[in-house]
Amino acid sequence: MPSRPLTEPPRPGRPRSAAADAAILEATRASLVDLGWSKLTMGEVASRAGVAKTTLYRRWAGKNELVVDAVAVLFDELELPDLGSLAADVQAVVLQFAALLERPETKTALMAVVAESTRDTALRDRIRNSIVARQKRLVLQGRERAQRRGELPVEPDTATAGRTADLIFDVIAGAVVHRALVSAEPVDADWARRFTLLLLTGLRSAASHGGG
Amino acid sequence: MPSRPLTEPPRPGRPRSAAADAAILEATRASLVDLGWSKLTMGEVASRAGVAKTTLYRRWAGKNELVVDAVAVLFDELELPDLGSLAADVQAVVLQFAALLERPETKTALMAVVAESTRDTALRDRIRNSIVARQKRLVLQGRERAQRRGELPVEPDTATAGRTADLIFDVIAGAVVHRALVSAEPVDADWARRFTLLLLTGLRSAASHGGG
Amino acid sequence: MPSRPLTEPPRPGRPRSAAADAAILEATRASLVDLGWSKLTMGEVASRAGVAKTTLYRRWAGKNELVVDAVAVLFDELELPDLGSLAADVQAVVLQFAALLERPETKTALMAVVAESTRDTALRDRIRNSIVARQKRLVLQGRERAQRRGELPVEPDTATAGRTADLIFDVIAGAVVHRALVSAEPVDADWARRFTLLLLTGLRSAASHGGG
Amino acid sequence: MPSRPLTEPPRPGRPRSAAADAAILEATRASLVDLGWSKLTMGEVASRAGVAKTTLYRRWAGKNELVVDAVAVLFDELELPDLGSLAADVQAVVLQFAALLERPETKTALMAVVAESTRDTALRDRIRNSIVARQKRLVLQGRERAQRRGELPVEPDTATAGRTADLIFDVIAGAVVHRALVSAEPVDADWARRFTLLLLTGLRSAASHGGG
DNA sequence: CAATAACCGAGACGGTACGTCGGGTCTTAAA
DNA sequence: TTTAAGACCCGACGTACCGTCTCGGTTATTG
Repeated sequence: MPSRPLTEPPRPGRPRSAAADAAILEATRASLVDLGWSKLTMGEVASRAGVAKTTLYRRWAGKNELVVDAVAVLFDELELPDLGSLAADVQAVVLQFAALLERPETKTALMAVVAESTRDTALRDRIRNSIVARQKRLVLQGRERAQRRGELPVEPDTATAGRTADLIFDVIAGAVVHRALVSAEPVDADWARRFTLLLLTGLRSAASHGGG
Repeated sequence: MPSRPLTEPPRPGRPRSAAADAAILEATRASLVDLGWSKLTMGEVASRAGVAKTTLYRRWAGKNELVVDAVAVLFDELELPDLGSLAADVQAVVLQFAALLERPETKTALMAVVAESTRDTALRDRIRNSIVARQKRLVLQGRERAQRRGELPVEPDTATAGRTADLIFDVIAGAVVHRALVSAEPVDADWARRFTLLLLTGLRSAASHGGG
Repeated sequence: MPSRPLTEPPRPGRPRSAAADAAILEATRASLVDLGWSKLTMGEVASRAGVAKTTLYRRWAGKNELVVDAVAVLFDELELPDLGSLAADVQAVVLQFAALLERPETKTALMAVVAESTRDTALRDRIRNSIVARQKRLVLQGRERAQRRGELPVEPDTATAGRTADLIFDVIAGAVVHRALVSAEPVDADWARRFTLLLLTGLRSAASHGGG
Repeated sequence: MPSRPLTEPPRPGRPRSAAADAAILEATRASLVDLGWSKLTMGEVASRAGVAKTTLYRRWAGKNELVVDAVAVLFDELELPDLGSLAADVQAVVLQFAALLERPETKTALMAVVAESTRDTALRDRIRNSIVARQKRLVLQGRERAQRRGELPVEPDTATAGRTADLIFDVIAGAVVHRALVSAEPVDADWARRFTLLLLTGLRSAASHGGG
C-alpha cells in the first residue's frame, strides 16, 4: 500500500480516493486470475477498476509494485491453528500455504515478482516487508508455541535461534513452493505428512546434537 | 534446443546454420546478464548474435522457450562429487547449486520462466525436461551412491522410493532457491552444513520409523 | 477580456481578484514568447501567474480565448502618425504593424488563433472584436485624414466606401502578414515604400476610374 | 512527400509500401475535413488509412509535416488560365485560389501550419517548397505572359524584377488569404474584380514611375 | 548444371502496451 | 463565492517490442 506518515497532517488539495485504492487492488487480482501476470496490463487494470491510468501511476511505480500489494493481503489469511501438536500445526499450515499457492492470482504472480526482484532492490524490500514477513511470522509463532508445549527446547542464544528460524522458514516455504510451482505436483495431505515428519525429526535430532 | 526428429531425414533446401544456434544462445545469456529477464528483447538478442529476427523465430516460438534453452545447459555443470560421505556430497551439491543460482543469467531467468510456466503447459514440460530433470538426476545419483555405501537403506517399494526422492528433491531445490532468491541471503558453507544436517538426520530417522 | 455585464450588480461572495487577471495575461504572453503557441499549456500559464488552474477556467473557456485576449492589447500600440502625407502615414503604419508581427508572442499566436477560428464562430467573433477591429480602425482613420487633406476624394456612397475600406484593409494587413509570416522575409523600409507606392497609385487611379 | 534520392539504389529489406503513403495522405485530408486541424490525431489518421501508427512516424516526423504534404498536392490544381488579358487572368486565379481556401481541409490547415512554422525552420522550408512555390509559380507565369502580350514592360534588372514579383505575390496571396480567413468574408467575383483593378492599375502606374 | 527449396540479412508492417502530458472538472480547506 | 492545491477521468502522445511479411540474395540437395 502506498505508505504515508501515520499521523497525516491533512495535505492541501483534494485527497486521494480510498475507494480507488481498493478498486484497483481488487481489479489487479481479478486481472491476474483472468489474464495471468504477463498479459496483465496497467491499462486493463485501470479500466476494470473504473479509474484512469494516471491514478494508478500516482500510487504505484509500476506493475511490479502494484501486484505485490495486490497479492500481499492474501497472505494475511494464513493462520497457525492450534491442533495440539507441532506436527499437526505444521502440517496444517503447509496445506494452507499450498492452497494459497494454488489460487490463480498467487500462482502466476508470486514467482514473477520474485524474478523481477532479483534486479530491483526496492522491489525486493517491498516483497520482504509485504509478503515474506507475513509468512515468517508463522514460523516464529509456531516455534514459540512448541517451546511452550515443551516440544522444542528453548534456544538461549538468540543469534543461533534466529538463524535456525530462517533455515526452517526457507525449508518449509521453499519446499512447498517448489513442489507446487516447479514440480507442479499436488501438495496433498500425504505429501504434507511426509514432509512434516522429515522436517520435525530432523529438527529434533539436529537440535539434540547441537546444530548451531 | 530446437527440437527436431532425432534421426533427421535430410530436408531439402539450405540447412540451418549451426553457428547461428550457438551464437543466439550465447547472446541470450549475455543479454540476461546485462539486461535481466524483463528487459531482454528478441531484437536485442538477434542483433547481439549478428542474426536476423526471423532466424530466431524459425527456431524458437518466443522468449520463454529461448531462455529456457539458453539457461538449461548451465545446469549440466552440476555434478555430484564423491567426497566419501553423503553429508559431504549433499553439502557440496548445495553449494554448487547456490553458486549457479548466484550467476546473474540464472538468477533473473529461472523464476521468470517458472512464473510463465504456470499458465503454459508446453513451457512447463520444456522446463521439466530441460532444467528440472538435470537437477533431479543428482538426487537419484546421490541416493544410489549412499545406498551402495550403506548410508541409506535400500527401499524395496519403488513407488515409495520415487515419492521420497521427489520429496527430497523439492526440499533441497526449494530450500536453496528460496534462500537465494526470496530471502536473498547468502547460501554459504555454514548454511549448507546446517541444512544438510537437518535434512539427513530427518531422512535417516524418518526412514527408520517408516515414513512412507 | 473576460466578458461580464457592463454594469455589474455586485455579486455575493468573494469578488474575483483583478490582479489575477493581469498576472494571467502577462504570464500568457511570457509563455508564448518562451514556448510558442503549441507548447503553451494552461497549467504552465497558471503556475507562472501564481494562480490555480481553476482560476483560469473561471475566466476563460480555454487556450484560444485566453491567448486572443492576451495578444489583443498589443494591437493598441498601433497608431496612425501624422507625417503630412498619406504615403508617409501608410508606410509608417506598415512598419509598425510589421514590427508588431515580429514580436514572438504575436508571431506565434496570431495565425494559430485564426486557424482555430475557422471552425469556431465564437472565436472568430472574439478575434474580430478584439484584434481585427483594432487594426481596421487605422484604415478608417487614415482615409478620413487623407480626405481632409484632399489626398483622397470623399466617397458619397457609404456602402461603396465601406467595401473599399474593407478591400484596402485586407490588402494591407494581408500583404504584411504574408510577407512576414508566410514568405518569412523582412518587412523593411524599402519593401514598405514599394508596397505603399503600389497601393496608393492603384487606389488613386482606380478611384478616378470608378472602381465601385 | 518523404524525399529520397531520385535514382534509388534498392535498399535492403522490405521496401516501403507506396499504397500506404497514398492511403495516409488521403486519410489525412479526410480527417481535416471531418475534424479540423486541432482535433486531428495521428492515431485517427492511421486507423482511417488502415495503417499502424509506426508507419506514419516512419515517414513523417509529426502532424505538421504530414499535413503540409497532404495539403500541398491540392495546390497543384491551381492553374493560370489564358483569358486574353492580364486582368482576366489574375481575376480568375484569385477566384481559383479563394475556392481552394474555402475547401475545409485547406481552410483549417493552412494557417495552422504557418503558425507552427514560425518556430520551426525545417517546417518553414517544407511549406516554402511544397506550398508557397506552387503558388508563386503562377505569378511568374502570369508576368511572363503579360510581358509577351505587351501588357507589362520587360524589367531588365533581374534583381528588381524578382523583388517586384515577390511583392506582387505577397499582395495577391496575402489579400486573398486575409479576406477569406481573417475577415472571413466571401471572395466573390466583385471583390476579385475590384482587387484586380487596384492591383493592376497600381502596378502599371508604379512601373512607369520607376518603382524599383 | 539447372531447378528447387529452404535458408539468410534487413527492415517495413499491423498491433498492443507503455509511461507521460495536457485538458478540463471536482473536491478539499482556507479566506 | 473565490482561492490554491492537487486528485480525478479522459484522450493523445511518441516509443518500444511483438511476431509476421516481403524483399534480394545465398547455399544446399535433387533432377
